[in-house]
Amino acid sequence: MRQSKLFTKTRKEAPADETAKNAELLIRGGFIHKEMAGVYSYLPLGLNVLKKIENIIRKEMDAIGGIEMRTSVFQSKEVWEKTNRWDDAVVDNWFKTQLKNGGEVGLSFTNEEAYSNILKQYVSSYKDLPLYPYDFKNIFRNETRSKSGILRGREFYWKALYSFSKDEIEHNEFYEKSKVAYKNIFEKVGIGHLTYMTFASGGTFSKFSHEFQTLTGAGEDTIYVDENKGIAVNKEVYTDEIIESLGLKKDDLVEKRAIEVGNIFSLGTKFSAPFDLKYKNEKGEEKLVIMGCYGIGLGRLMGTVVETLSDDKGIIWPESIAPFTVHLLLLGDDAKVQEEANKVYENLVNAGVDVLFDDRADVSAGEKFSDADLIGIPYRAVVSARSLKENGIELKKRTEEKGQIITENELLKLLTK
RNA sequence: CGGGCUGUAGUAUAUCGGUUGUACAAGUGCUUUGGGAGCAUUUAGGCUGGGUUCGACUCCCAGCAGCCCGACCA
Repeated sequence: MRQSKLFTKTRKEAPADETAKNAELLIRGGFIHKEMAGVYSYLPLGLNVLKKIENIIRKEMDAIGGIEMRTSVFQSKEVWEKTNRWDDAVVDNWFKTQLKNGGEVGLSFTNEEAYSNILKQYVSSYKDLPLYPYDFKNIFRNETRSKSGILRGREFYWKALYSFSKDEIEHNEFYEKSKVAYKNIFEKVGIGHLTYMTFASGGTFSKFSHEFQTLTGAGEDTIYVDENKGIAVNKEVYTDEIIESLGLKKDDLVEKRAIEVGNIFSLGTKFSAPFDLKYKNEKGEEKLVIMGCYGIGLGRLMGTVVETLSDDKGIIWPESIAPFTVHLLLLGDDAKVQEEANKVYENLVNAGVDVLFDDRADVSAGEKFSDADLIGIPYRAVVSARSLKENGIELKKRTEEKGQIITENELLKLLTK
């Protein structure tokens, strides 16, 4: 894409009403626009990142048997009354609104009820199970205090998968697979080295749930990390008894701040029971379906990457989720240089490379460099009178101080690998 | 929900109970072009409502909005 056609602009100064690093950098770079507290719109650059994260997650979910669908944002009162979660006294962060005919609807704040209700219609035999439907959607929570930029919003984009299994054994098998898939996801988006599978409170039907916690001072949780084993324990279940039962030693555990970027949870029959979600086994006996849920907040994940992988100049996107793979900079208004830069751009586009071309006229070299650092695309390729004189393109990684001259062919080869 | 702080151009800020100053952005012209250029010129501002006062952007009250701390948070 040509930067001259991109309506977003970078800002030199951080907005006065944001102190969170993720929001400051994402707003300065033109990735997001703040609508109100805890509510952000995703601008073209931000949407690119979100889509790449989405595709990474989609691939992993599909690989373990996930089936993508899309549940409605509107939630019916009758459905939620089955689990006694419609009442504001039980769930106080509902967004609800009135229908013209006097009825009431809620905006989805989680998906267990919706899925259980839908599958009630389709699951009746052991032959129908297991099932792993999931969706990406916007979730609405009327937070009393949204905070930390896109880390805790009133509206957020998430992936939620629900597992519907015949029995505990089948459930546990999938649960273990999901752990691996989650590990892969955080690895792929570039924060694997900072992310720990964390034992957390499990609720009614299981001893633990598993959170995926990424170390950052911007986090809301306190966890105790065993770095050698690569696992952690959330403060909420940090007792001598539990540490021992997990085979951990208190001396090996280090207290850290972290943000929960994902969690997986065994639900047992907590939802299948009230919905009477049953199937008939081979013997004709009726059994309740065993459920689990598996969530990831994509916006939060994006914000966490910014919090953990940026420097004082701007964001440093991992290649896997960067808004573009390469930032091509045209410096100067010499006709020959312009012609060359445009040619390189066309060739990159034709080769299928995701390229942002800074073709803006009347913008100084310094400003283009600063913008490139702020936006944080992994590779920066400069075409200028200087690079032309050396018969090449100057390529520099965002993480490097100095670049080097390479030929156009070498550039194409590198970026289409 | 409890507590604290803050609302001045598109953005970031300054001063002041008596005509709101600057920088960036934006428009125009010329120059400049490897780390957020220069000169000239133009455009643009006191959250809302009430009170005190001769006079309020400034002081007081209320509302609204934003941020932070805490509580809450499958």
